[in-house]
Amino acid sequence: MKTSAVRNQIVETASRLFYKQGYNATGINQIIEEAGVAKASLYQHFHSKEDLLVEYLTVKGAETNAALKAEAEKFEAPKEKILAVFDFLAEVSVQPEYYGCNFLNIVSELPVDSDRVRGVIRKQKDDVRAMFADILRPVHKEKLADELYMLFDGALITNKVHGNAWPIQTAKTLAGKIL
Amino acid sequence: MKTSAVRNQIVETASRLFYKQGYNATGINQIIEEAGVAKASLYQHFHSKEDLLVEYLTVKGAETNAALKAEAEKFEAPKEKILAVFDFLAEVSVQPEYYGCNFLNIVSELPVDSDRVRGVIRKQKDDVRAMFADILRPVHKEKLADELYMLFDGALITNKVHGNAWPIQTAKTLAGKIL
Amino acid sequence: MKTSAVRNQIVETASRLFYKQGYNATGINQIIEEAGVAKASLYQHFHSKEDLLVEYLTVKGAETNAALKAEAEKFEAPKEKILAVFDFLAEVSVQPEYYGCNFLNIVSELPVDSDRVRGVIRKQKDDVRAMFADILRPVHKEKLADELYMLFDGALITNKVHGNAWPIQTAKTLAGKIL
Amino acid sequence: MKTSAVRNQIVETASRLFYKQGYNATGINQIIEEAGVAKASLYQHFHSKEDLLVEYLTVKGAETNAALKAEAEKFEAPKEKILAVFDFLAEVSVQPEYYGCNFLNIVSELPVDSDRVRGVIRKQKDDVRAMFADILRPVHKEKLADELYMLFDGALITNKVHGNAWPIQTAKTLAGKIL
DNA sequence: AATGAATGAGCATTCATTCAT
DNA sequence: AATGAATGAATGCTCATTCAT
Repeated sequence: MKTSAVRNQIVETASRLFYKQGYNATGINQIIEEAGVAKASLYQHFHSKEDLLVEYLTVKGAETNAALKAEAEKFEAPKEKILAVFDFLAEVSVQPEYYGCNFLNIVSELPVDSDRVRGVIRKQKDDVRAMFADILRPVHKEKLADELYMLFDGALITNKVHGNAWPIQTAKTLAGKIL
Repeated sequence: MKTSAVRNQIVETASRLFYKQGYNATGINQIIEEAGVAKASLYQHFHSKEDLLVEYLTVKGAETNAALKAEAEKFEAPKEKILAVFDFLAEVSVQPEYYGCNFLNIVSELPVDSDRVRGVIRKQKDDVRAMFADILRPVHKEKLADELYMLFDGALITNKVHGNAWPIQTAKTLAGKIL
Repeated sequence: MKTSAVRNQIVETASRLFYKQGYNATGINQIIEEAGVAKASLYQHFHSKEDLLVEYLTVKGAETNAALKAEAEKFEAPKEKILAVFDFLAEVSVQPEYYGCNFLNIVSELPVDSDRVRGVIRKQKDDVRAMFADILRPVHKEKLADELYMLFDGALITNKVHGNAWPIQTAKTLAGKIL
Repeated sequence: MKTSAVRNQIVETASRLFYKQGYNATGINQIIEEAGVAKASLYQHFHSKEDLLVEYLTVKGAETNAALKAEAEKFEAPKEKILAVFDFLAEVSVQPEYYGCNFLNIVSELPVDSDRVRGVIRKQKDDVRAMFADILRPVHKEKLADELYMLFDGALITNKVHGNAWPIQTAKTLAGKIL
């Protein structure tokens, strides 16, 4: 069995803190305190802090993929599907508990040799890229997927830097141009 | 006089380590050890680790602005100037000691309330944006500056995530399209 | 369970050092070294050095109250009880490991805003004052409690300043006069 | 020449801080910063922090002796002179910048082997004791000097502990009784 | 006489991890 | 499955003092 009340508490708390504060800035002590579990309980479920990070990223990756696809599926035409993704970004980014992209936030904190974690992040981003390609394949424009995905991440990081919504609109505009 | 051998050693070493390992993952102890100076000497020149970070970002910001402008000035036509900037990115990003954008690397490590450091980063990015606008003004296309700057940062972060040169080429292609 | 071998070692060692050397002059490093425990073990039991100080003062306060009362109870007459307290002071103050009053020693080291620690000290002193009043109540002389308590502390501090037993005898004499 | 503008600044600042914050809690850095002098200038005038403490205590000792004598000399009768000293204490102790007795505050911070500094403090206290004896000699009551001095210090330390004026009144009352 | 720069040793506190129960 | 206790190593920062100019 992979789930338990304690394990869930740990993952939820760690996810919240890793997202809000960053990975390195979040200590094991804060996690167990806010989760209300014992330190040894955490290490029973996760061999290391990095394992907990991987769990966080994996779970959020699946959630994010599902959310993006759900938005796209609200429309029929490929172009509209794509633009809906950017609209979704715009919507999410103004929510009070939004602190940027879960995955881009972590990537700069990783040690150079952290292939395992970087792999999880890369996979989520490749899923986005693949989603764009899948959407565009029916109209034989799948070659635009890379450009759109780069606009997607550009919008996210620029929004993070400036704390402002304009980059997402700019990305959407640009996406509209090339489609 | 603002310079001294010790101060220079500190800034150089801290810059190298902050860039390669990240800010939080780099300790004061490592900096002083590799710089070969006493701990109190570091704190004579910088009141806190954050001050050292600000110095690093400020210096790199000026250097980066100068380098980008130097590349652009090799050409006459605005479009060529812009594309030269992306070519420069492509060139730099394959160098062995390249670990991504100095500024985007740091931005995700910052506590939410770190306005001072975030301000330095934002300024450097605004300088890039302004540079694009300055280049395009003669041909009355300065409204494209935001889109180009977003492509610029999108290229940098996507390159970081995937450890691959394709995003920079993709960004350049897209830049060419809209110019 | 509130006790453990490690915790006891920490409290005993810290108490000895705080008493002999003072609070500010005693470092955490010396405490853990002489106690033979790891630094993190200390912080498992006490959130801060100040918490350890509070523990020391609280324990010593209880011990001191008990000792003083035990001395007083050796006699029947209120006057004899009171004088017995001063005799006890005289006895204790010539012991080789006597370095003055645990509580008065600390009070001058406290930052002006240290209400918590100062409260512990004040409480112990109020206990002494109350003890004097309790002793004197049967003979309706409880109004002398304040004067006697002030003599008590005067004896302690003057003994500390001069490293000599005379102040305690002088205080006892004066106490005898007013009773 | 023993005086200079810089030296005066140092002594004044150190005195203020040693008094308000205590000796150990006051760092050299804070002194030179608030005094507006260079660190090496401080060490030119005082070989060590302890030397600065001795200077502070010596100067304050002389000032205190003079002030107490000035109060006593306002009256003719020995008893009135003595009571005037306690009235002076009461007056001083309610001033906003009063933090207790300069000398008793320091005595508990001293390492056990600090004979030099302890000697300065002891001298000042002996001066008070001698003053009481001098006042009482004309009426052949100089044997009360020790008791009065002990009341004097008892009033000061008890006032410090409780942050309240009552101990000084109590001491004065007691002094009146025995005179 | 005065100073800015430099230092080794120490400060209180927190890190991620392990172990015995 | 869950825990409280324990740890070695590292954190960012400050200490009083000295040196070269």
